[in-house]
Amino acid sequence: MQIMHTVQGMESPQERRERRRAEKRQAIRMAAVKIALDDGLEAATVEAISAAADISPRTFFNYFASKEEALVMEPVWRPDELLELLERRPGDEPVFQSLQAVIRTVAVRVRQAWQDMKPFGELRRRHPELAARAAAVDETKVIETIFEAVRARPGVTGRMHARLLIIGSFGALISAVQESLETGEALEDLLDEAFTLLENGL
Amino acid sequence: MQIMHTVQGMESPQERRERRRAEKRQAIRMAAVKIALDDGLEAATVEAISAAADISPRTFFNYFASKEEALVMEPVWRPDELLELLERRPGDEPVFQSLQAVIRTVAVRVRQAWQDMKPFGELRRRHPELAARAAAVDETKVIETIFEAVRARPGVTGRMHARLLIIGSFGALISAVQESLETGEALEDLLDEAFTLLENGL
DNA sequence: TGCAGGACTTGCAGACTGTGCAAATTATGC
DNA sequence: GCATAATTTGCACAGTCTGCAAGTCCTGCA
Repeated sequence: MQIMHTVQGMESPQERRERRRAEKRQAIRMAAVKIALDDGLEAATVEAISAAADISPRTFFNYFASKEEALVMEPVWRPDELLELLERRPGDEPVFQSLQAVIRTVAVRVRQAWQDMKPFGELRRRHPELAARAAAVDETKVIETIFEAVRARPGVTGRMHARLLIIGSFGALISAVQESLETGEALEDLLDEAFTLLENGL
Repeated sequence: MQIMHTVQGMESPQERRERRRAEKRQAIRMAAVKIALDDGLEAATVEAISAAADISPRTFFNYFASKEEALVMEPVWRPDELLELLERRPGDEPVFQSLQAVIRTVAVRVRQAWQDMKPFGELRRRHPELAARAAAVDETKVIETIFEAVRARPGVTGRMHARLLIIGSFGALISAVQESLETGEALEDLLDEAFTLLENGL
């Protein structure tokens, strides 16, 4: 598997097992994506992936609930994490700033995962249906999760305002990521630019 | 199948067959959703659906590419339709107005399909994973499709501006639909409200 | 060293989705 | 009615995914 781990101090048996599991998961992913990119999505059957990852087909499903899950990147954020990030902001901070701060945190993670994303990005480009199939995070789910927290912040004038703020914030992220991919400009700068546009009106 | 058709004049054999096909498709959908709502998603196998719709399992797949497709509503718009709607607007009209007009057209369709949506909405509520699985329209796909057309319109200051406008417009639609569902207010009024918020800044 | 217990892996059987192909059935135009 | 085209269907088969039970590996501890 060849994974370098920078052990820094103790590690409980529990942590150890979790780390091993995560590593193996990633190794299986890599095998899956490699096959799909080299020989086509058709060739990436569970049987082939398992063989490449040196596990039995049955074991594959101990690591992934579906084949597609192995062919897309691990999401860099989950709805409940966003809620947590948001709640950590000072309570009297205006919504707009809070959201901008939260999204910026996510953006940093995206940037850090940038390199790992490359093969997955290419695969996604060749097979857009994968994205839909394995849609990591449901937009509606996000809104639902952080809606109340957003609504409670200073500066929110109504329920629709809250929803638009959420969608707009993610729109800013998506736009900035896309633009950064195409032009190479710094992600964080583009993100600020996007938020400025949102704040001042489209 | 019991479908009332208001024949108004001639109908080419081609049209006739298409209509029949659409009707049958809808009938199969209804059977599928009824089973899923009555007996649970588990019970809605292709075999059961086919039996209820009085067709063979093989025929089911002549109408739907996947089982999930039968369990979600027919999308009320497609990306290329949006492009068409957009291109039909006067060329010197400011982006914002153009987009607002396009989205309003879509909103009208949504409102018209409102009644049919009810069972599907309930099913989606009970099984959110369906939405992700059968994600009718990929967000990225929409942006990609109408991006250039938006960018070419008067009032667009840059590529990110264009993307934000697109995402924001759909955000307005989503927010308005959601709000209308919850409060019962008129969809079109809410939509205008949302666009005003976008235009003046969040 | 060796063993008891837990965690992980695997094989197997089986339900289900989805597809190609060719035969059977049905509809349509003349 | 009949020739033809469209639709439906059966059949075989590849592939995904699950439950279950047996096998294997690892760990700590006597």
